[in-house]
This record gives sequence, C-alpha cells and structure tokens, in this order.
Amino acid sequence: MVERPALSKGEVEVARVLWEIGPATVRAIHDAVSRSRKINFATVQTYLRRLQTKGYAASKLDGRARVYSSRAKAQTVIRDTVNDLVERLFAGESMPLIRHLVEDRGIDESDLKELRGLIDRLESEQGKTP
Amino acid sequence: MVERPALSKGEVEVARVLWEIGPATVRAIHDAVSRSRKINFATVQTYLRRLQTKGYAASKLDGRARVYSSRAKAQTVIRDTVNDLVERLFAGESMPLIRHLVEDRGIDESDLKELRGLIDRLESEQGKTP
DNA sequence: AATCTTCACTTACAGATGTACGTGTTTAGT
DNA sequence: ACTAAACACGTACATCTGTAAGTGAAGATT
Repeated sequence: MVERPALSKGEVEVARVLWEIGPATVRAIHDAVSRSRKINFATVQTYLRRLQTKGYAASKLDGRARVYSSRAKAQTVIRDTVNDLVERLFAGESMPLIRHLVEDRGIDESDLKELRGLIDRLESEQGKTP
Repeated sequence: MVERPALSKGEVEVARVLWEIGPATVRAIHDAVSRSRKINFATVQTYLRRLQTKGYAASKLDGRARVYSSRAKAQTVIRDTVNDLVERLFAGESMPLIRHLVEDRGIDESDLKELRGLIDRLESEQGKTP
C-alpha cells in the first residue's frame, strides 16, 4: 500500500516501456521510446531518475550500464491513472469513456469479437456475485 | 482546426463542468466543482482564466458577474485527451483500456446491456463501410 | 451613512514538468 | 599510449500547475 506521487505524462510513457521490455538499460529504454517519438537520451534518463525517486522504479549498475526495473505493477499505475482521468473528464462514470473508445475511436473486427466474449462472460457471471 | 495547448488535469475538470452546466458564472462553476472535491473559489477562477487564455473558453460580463462559456466541443477535448492517454499508457492500443474499464473497473448490468447493443450495431455495420 | 458581504481581478509562489547541456569517466579502436 | 565513442550523472531552466492571499469596488444590511 505504498503511497506514491502521481506520474506525469512523460513518466507514464517511460514506465510503460519499462514493463514492456522488463529490466533494461537507459539505452534500451531510449531506443524503445524513440520508436514512437523523437526524444533525447538525457530526457529519458531524467524520467527514469524521477521514476525511481517517486518509487516506481529501481536501478542497479550492471558493469557500466545502469539497469532500471519497475517497482510498481502496471495494473496499479493503470488503475490510478484511469481512475483519475475518468473522475475528471467523465465525472466518475466509465461508460462514456467506453462508448467513446468503441464508437469514436473505432475498434476492429477481432477486438469486437473479443469484447463480445468478454460481455458474454460477464453477463453469465452476473447475479452470481452480487 | 484551432491548435490549442493541452489542458492540465485541473483545467479538464473545470472544462467538463463548463460543458455540463453550460454558460455559467464563476460561482456556479465553483459550486459544481465543489460537489466533487474541496476547492478554493479563486482556484476555479484561475482555471477559468487559463482555459480562456488557451482558447477553450470565452467569457463576458453579465452585470457584475462574469459568465464563462465553452469554446471547445467536449468531443474534441475528450478525443485529444483520450488519444494522448492511450498513446502513452497503452502504446496506442485502445483494447487494453476497454478491457481494463470493463473487467477491472467493473460495469453494471444496464451498462453491460447498452454495450451489448453497441456491439450488435457495430457488428451489423461491419463490412458495409470498409 | 457606516459596515458587512460579494465579486472580479491581480499577484504570488513553491513545486512539477519537459527538455537538454556539460563534464568526467570508461571502453574500444588506431 | 592516444583518440574517439559511449555513458552516467549532476545541473539547469523556462514553463506549467495547483493553490491561494490580497485589493478594491459594488451591492446589501443595519
């Protein structure tokens, strides 16, 4: 139940990469982030340092390279971040966001299929755990 | 196609209230925001001023009271904000977010029903507009 | 009229954020 | 050994954010 300061947008981006490619060097993380947008090496380094300061990451030296690893579960960060967004942008209701994602942002056929399966499962569970 | 600076969390909150209760005085907006959390009157005033500076709101004096109104469609702000979040937290994929909302955050029976209807509609449309 | 209350508006400010330069150090190539 | 490339790390800094106190004028109350 560690209380951690919220993450900024840039930090979230780097944190995500950290879960994705697991413990990794600054270089590897920079390379990964660079794939989606141009970003300075030192900037990534700063984000990682801040991530560590805030308690979301840990690091150790492996030879000359510093290897960062995540200390926070992706799910926790996702939950907190999404909760905050839903609270502020949708007054706490998630349905409008779901609607937006499905209708406005669009969803492809296979995702639609998966979503249907998800609903089927939830609906069959409904009533069992009231 | 106005290019506007992104909104901060606090600004988003006030912007939402602005769409909700339409053109309104600072006091009315403050009252509304106060319903969800304790916030200083002057703080709301500052957010509104910044919203106007960034081009998201307009204001005019009605007697002694300043009335603010939105200049940006809710949908635009929602789109931009959600796009940014999905980009950073989910590498651009919306399905993981939908999954999170439906599974982890939970969804009640009536929303589940609505969602099913939504999918049905989308599925029947699939193929018609490729 | 004197006082209290209500606003608008200005100004403030510490801390967070995004972004990056510079400096020293280690390793690899000549 | 000498130089070039690769890094870690500290430092910097303009903005942006969140939050609010102070000031003065207009309207309400006694």
